[in-house]
Amino acid sequence: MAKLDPELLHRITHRGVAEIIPEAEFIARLEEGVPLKLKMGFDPTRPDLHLGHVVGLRKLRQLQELGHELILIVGDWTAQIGDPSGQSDTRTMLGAEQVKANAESYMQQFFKVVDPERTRAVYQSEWFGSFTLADVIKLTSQFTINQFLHRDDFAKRYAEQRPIAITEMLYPLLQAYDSVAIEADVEFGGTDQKFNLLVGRELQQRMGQRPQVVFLMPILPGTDGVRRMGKSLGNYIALEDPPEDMFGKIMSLPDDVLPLYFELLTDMPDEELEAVRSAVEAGGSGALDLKKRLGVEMVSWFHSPAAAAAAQAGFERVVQGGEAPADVVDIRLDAGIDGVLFIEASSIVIDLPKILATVGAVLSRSEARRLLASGAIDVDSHTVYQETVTVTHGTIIRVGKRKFYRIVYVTE
RNA sequence: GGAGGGAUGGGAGAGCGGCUAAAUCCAUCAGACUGUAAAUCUGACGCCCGAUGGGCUACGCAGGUUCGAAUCCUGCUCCCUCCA
Repeated sequence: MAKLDPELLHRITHRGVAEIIPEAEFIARLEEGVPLKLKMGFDPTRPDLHLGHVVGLRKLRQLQELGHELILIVGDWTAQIGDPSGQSDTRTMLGAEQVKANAESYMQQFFKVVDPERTRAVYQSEWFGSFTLADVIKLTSQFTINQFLHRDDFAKRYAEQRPIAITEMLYPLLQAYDSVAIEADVEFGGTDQKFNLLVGRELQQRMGQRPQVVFLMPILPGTDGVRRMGKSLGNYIALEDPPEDMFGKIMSLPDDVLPLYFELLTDMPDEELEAVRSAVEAGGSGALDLKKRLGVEMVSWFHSPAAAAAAQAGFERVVQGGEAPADVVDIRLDAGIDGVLFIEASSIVIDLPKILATVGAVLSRSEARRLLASGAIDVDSHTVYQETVTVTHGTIIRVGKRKFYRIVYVTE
């Protein structure tokens, strides 16, 4: 039925898209006018959605707005295997309750992007719960080891004589079966998921279903600007990061990754995207402003415009201006505290490393000494190098760039 | 069933009797610079101490040899590869 507006169609199939297999089939299905089942899976391990996930979720949202339905697969079985992404450690089995709690937490985060009205979550255990060995054998017999060894990751490890667990081979199979179970029309994933999604397509065909379209999205690089964003790599910006952190992490992105972030995470028009590219290439302060803009947009989205404004103001004040933030941590001192050497009138003489360590500003006294030696500690805006310093009520102590403390003299 | 390889600091990965708190790389932290918490350069990077020095822990676990072990021996535990 209805032909889609060509401009909209182009945006759906090109903006933030790596590959659609096969694209023509996808377009044809869109134009059938029947709500499609859009499949997206996730493992309910630690619930921490980050901007990398958002890339796919935005695409799903776009399609939901055309009336299609998102089906989230809660991978309570595959989570126990661990996707073979390099050196997957054996995962521990998650309890049913833990899975449920995680899934719900995920869901909450999903709904910051995706439309809850057109979303359904299903658990793998709905079908794998009653799977028998016979079913497993039947499933595994659909494919050969040789086919699976073509998967990049497996091929590489095989060539290097590194281990490949049999359960890892199972992962794509289970994921593929999910598609069969829900009769998925389109499955979404990052480009690294290509193999898995294709197995799903293949399996559906073998089981007499109409094979799903495979929709692949580019991988968003993490804060290091190089490797994919992921929690295990510690280079991620979580949706639940507090506003200042989220803003700060965006400000710390390498410049050259900015255009991609705008492309994948915002609706910025293509022409403007070009402008971003050239601004970044040109150098100068353009990138700084663009990052702030991106930061504001993201924080507004996942928190609130007010939080975004505050985060930006805070950044400008603390990082750019080098001033103390609005709310500094108090260090409460009295004569009885270890590290307070003596008090005379309003002057308090303290052993700085000791105080900083007990307050948790540094991990150890040794660390405090190192910082002292490198000129990283300021007392009331004056860099200090000695361990014994005199402070009074209200003295501001700055450790490194971002940690600020205020002395509070407690009199009894 | 057989043969062999390996377990080192947050990660990767050297060292193979003293010069090793342990090369190098990455990550991290700090300093300088700047347009930012970018980039670049520099430095630090076990803990403790009345400290240009001293002490205590540390190289899978438990013992042993030695003046001295991450390095040698024995026994455990775990991991991996190949052949069958």
